[in-house]
Amino acid sequence: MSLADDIRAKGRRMTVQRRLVLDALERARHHTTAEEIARRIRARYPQIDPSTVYRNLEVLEELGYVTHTHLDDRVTRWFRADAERHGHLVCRRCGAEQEIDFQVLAPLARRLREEHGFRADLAHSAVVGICRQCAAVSSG
Amino acid sequence: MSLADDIRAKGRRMTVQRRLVLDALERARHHTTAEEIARRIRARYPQIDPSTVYRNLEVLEELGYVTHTHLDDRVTRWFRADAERHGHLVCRRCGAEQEIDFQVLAPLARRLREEHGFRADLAHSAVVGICRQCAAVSSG
DNA sequence: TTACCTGCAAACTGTTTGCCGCTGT
DNA sequence: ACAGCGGCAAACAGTTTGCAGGTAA
Repeated sequence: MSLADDIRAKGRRMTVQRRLVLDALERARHHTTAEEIARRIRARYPQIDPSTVYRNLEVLEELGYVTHTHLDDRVTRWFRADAERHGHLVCRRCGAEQEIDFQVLAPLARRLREEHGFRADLAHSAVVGICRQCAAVSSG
Repeated sequence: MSLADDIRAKGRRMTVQRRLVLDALERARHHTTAEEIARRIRARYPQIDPSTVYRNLEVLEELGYVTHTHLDDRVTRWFRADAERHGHLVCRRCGAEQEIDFQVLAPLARRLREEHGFRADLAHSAVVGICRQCAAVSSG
């Protein structure tokens, strides 16, 4: 069963716009913003409205294909739900993003679950801090 | 040396508005938003403009008295820099916020520092997931 | 045929900025 | 006296919504 069939089975349609949004998420290596997706799509297909991108991200999330999170700014970041789970380190100084193996986060997830009954989704939120380079600069 | 003196020593002034913002942060138990602070101040002193609150939060952060973070939405959260360090669990389903002891997060912070040279600020970002209650509901 | 979906324009929220007169030091 | 500061109004970025016509199934 293709993704398109899957979408149809859920009472939705596979439109050109929806496909383009999915493809854009596919191509984006890391978390992207709706505006970035819209920008890339519109570079080639300028007829497509940004609001369509927002609406598609919303239904794709509802259907379980994508999810979103917030890094250290006010912008919503989107990515495929089936992406390999990994954590994010974001430097609050230089803004650099770095991926880390999910295994590093697993012990915390386990503890939160055992001690607080909380199903943490550590792959979704970024860990904010100061990266090695910036730390080196500020400490001399 | 009082906080006012400290501020003056840094070439800034202690104005009524600045004091009100500091007091509002003092009274707020948890992280608050600039709008919430403005709302509370304006309930009693309606002359004070929201933009003044934003500007004050900015300089107070620059001076090191307050910091901000982002939970699971697009809104900036502010709190006193000297507040006791603690983590936040935010439920993406019901929105409930829960504080956790910083000790729970410490091992991860240590590992990120040792393995990635990254100075994580785990007290700043919230951990997103599903809380015990919501998990109970969805699993039957 | 009929929901679902789209483009367009306009609204909306949280935040920032320019201007200019005021005020703490 | 003179930088820092505040109030006001307007701009701004990111996002959402209402509408009316278009399109997948």
